[in-house]
Amino acid sequence: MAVNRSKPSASAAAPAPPRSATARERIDDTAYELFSRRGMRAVGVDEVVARSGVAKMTLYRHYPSKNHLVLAFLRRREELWTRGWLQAEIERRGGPPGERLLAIFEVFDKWFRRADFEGCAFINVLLEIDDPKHPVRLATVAHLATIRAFLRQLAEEAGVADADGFARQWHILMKGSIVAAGEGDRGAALRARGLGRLLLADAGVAGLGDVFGVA
Amino acid sequence: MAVNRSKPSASAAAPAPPRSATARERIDDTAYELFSRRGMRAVGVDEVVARSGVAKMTLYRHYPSKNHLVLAFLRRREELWTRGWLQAEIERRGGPPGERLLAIFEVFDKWFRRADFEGCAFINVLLEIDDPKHPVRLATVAHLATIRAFLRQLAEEAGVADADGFARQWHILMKGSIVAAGEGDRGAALRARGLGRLLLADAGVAGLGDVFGVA
DNA sequence: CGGTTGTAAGACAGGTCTGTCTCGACTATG
DNA sequence: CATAGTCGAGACAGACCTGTCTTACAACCG
Repeated sequence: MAVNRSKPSASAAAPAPPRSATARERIDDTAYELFSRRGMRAVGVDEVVARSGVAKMTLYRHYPSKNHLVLAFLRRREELWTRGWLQAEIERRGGPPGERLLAIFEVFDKWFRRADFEGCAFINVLLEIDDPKHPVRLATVAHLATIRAFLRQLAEEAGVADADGFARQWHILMKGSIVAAGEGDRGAALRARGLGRLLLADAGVAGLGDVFGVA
Repeated sequence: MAVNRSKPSASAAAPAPPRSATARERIDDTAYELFSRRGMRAVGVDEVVARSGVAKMTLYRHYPSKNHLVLAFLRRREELWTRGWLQAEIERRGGPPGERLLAIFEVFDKWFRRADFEGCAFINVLLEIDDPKHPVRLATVAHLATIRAFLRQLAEEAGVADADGFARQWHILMKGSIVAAGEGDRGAALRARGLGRLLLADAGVAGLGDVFGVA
């Protein structure tokens, strides 16, 4: 019995958020941790309640259903991961748009090599849901489109002719490398960067210091 | 209530396998259909039993647990999808190894445009399981490695220097395009093919008729 | 002081999950 | 015919799921 429960991290997991924060914050923090790592199907409301030290009714007063909680998690993931981490890290490094596009894979490289690499929550949740009209599935598609809009803007700044097609190709590299990293290939980011270099050169984006090597 | 059950295809789903086949065949066929499309968490043993018209005890006599059934499904997926479809389709087309590598994305293109596109079961199941030592997760990683071994062989035939690295990059294109297709981009295969062309050219693989265009 | 609000704790309902067990029917073989 | 093996149907146990409800306690405000 108990086939795949992927055990509620019985032993040493991430610590529960401090009791000092408000109930809402503890719920959100716990949901973020659990859903980021395990997706939505494998995490029950009871586990969120237990780990956050909150009463079940408190959770259900803030979120009328688990789906609402998941939707809020996805919004928070976009805020913290997409904007607060990926985009912030890229903009901080600056440089011409081509360099910033390549910097994505340098940021990914550090991410993939973290011991607690958790993968892309949008992809994880997307693939958990079959029904194409499910609101949570639609939300993951929208959040992935937000990432692609960022790529498209960089492509436009780089003067790429077909910025949308370019962004979709770049996004394929990102998603493919994330799955490869989840599969165990810790060097997937550098492989994707090599492909990105080729795409940039083909699109006529100049100013790429070929110093780094590793095509 | 009933949050994500992604409804047991109440109305018109694929028809159950014919009663004429043996119980074992009906179980395997049904498991293949259901797990391919919905992953393993969303499909219960009861649903496999009901759809295959088999007694529960019959299933549990052939497979001692659901995990064993899933492992058998993954083996079957490799047999039918990887070998019987992808590799067979590529070998049938023949041509030089570079052309055969590109043919993968032409086969994918038809796949992605099917109304009943179901995605890659290995990726779907892989991302459903967090525990890195879970036998089912290990099996998906192994089955993905089988695909990569096929790529590596083609790369070697094409005379690529770093065949393993090349295969890993090609696999990133495949996985990325599959996720993109699942997200809704039906043209993802052609975008990946464009990237593949660049990689082939960079690796010095000759004999690519540039007739097809669409870099 | 009394009343309102927010909350923790936990019981509970109704459903689903995996896995076990029983029973009756059917079939094959001697 | 008789015996053994296989199978469909379904009850069942124990666990987990989402979502509701009750009770008790603590803080704050008039």
